[in-house]
Amino acid sequence: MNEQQLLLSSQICFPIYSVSRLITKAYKPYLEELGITYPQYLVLMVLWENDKLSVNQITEKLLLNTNTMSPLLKRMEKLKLVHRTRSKKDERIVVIQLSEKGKQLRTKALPIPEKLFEDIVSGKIEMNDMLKLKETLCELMAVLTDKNKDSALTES
Amino acid sequence: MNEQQLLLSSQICFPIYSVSRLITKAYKPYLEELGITYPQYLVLMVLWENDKLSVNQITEKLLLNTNTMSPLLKRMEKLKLVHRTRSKKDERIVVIQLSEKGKQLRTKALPIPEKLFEDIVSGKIEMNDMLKLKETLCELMAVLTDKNKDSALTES
DNA sequence: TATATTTGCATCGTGCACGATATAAACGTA
DNA sequence: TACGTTTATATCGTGCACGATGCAAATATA
Repeated sequence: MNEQQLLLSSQICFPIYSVSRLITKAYKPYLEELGITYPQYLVLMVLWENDKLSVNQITEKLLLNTNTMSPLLKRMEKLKLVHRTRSKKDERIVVIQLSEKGKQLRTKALPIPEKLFEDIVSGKIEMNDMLKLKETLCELMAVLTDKNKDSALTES
Repeated sequence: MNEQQLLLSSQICFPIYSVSRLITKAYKPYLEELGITYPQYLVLMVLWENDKLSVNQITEKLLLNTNTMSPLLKRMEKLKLVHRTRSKKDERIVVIQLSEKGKQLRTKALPIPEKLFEDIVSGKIEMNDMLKLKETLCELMAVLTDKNKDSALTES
């Protein structure tokens, strides 16, 4: 067993963990202007793309569980960003719908991706490297979500 | 302003956020055997590399703040992983030192990086892509930490 | 030496994440 | 139709993260 592998500097996982937190922090000033957090921004992006989704449909798109999503959506309801209503066809399903305020936030959010891209890349990092980064991360995402399904199957 | 940029699929930030969480989840079964969490594992890795560090020195290596680190270290003390003692030279400084249990966990942790690498990559992802991923992430980490310093300076 | 400032750490409050568990509606089956 | 199972969501407990704030020790400055 290679002893060097236990060095912090050898591990891929620490940079991912750190960069994830640093990027959330980079978003913060822009999202604070809208009065929302990063996970709330993710939910809004999903709804801006496709309104009236069930809790489950949102969790699937964001790879989160209901025990994270339920309280998150309740906070968003309290902030008047979304409406939560039980489906009449199936009383188990809670339908999440954008409020007027939630819809209008979209316009304010439009410039954020570009601003953030400028903040992060800012000439020091090649565009190609960022595209390659995203590509590999998405491959990893696919592998890791499949892994989760596998272990869920073998456990049952 | 490009409307497409607000699509979840267009953003680099969501894959980083998701992969970070998925990787922490991939670590979980191995770390549970040691009775520790991922952030606790990071602290241990720092200490295995260099024991007897101040709280501040650990936070700098992990890019975390004391308000995250203090409770984390207290939990690790409760788990008998580390000792926390005030420095006699400078009473403000709390020195963190591995306990015997903390030192011995290192042996058990040695195979983890390799196992995780097998779990994650598992033939589907090129080794070169992983190296490139890490390289770009470390560049991003450097840019984003510099950004943090900049904003700290301009605020004061 | 007295006072102001800085430094190192801790505490508080809030919002995620997530495993474990609960609950009610819908469904399947004898 | 009764009853076991599945499905969709929610609740609980614990552990991060992190901004804001507090506090005591060390240091700088008048």
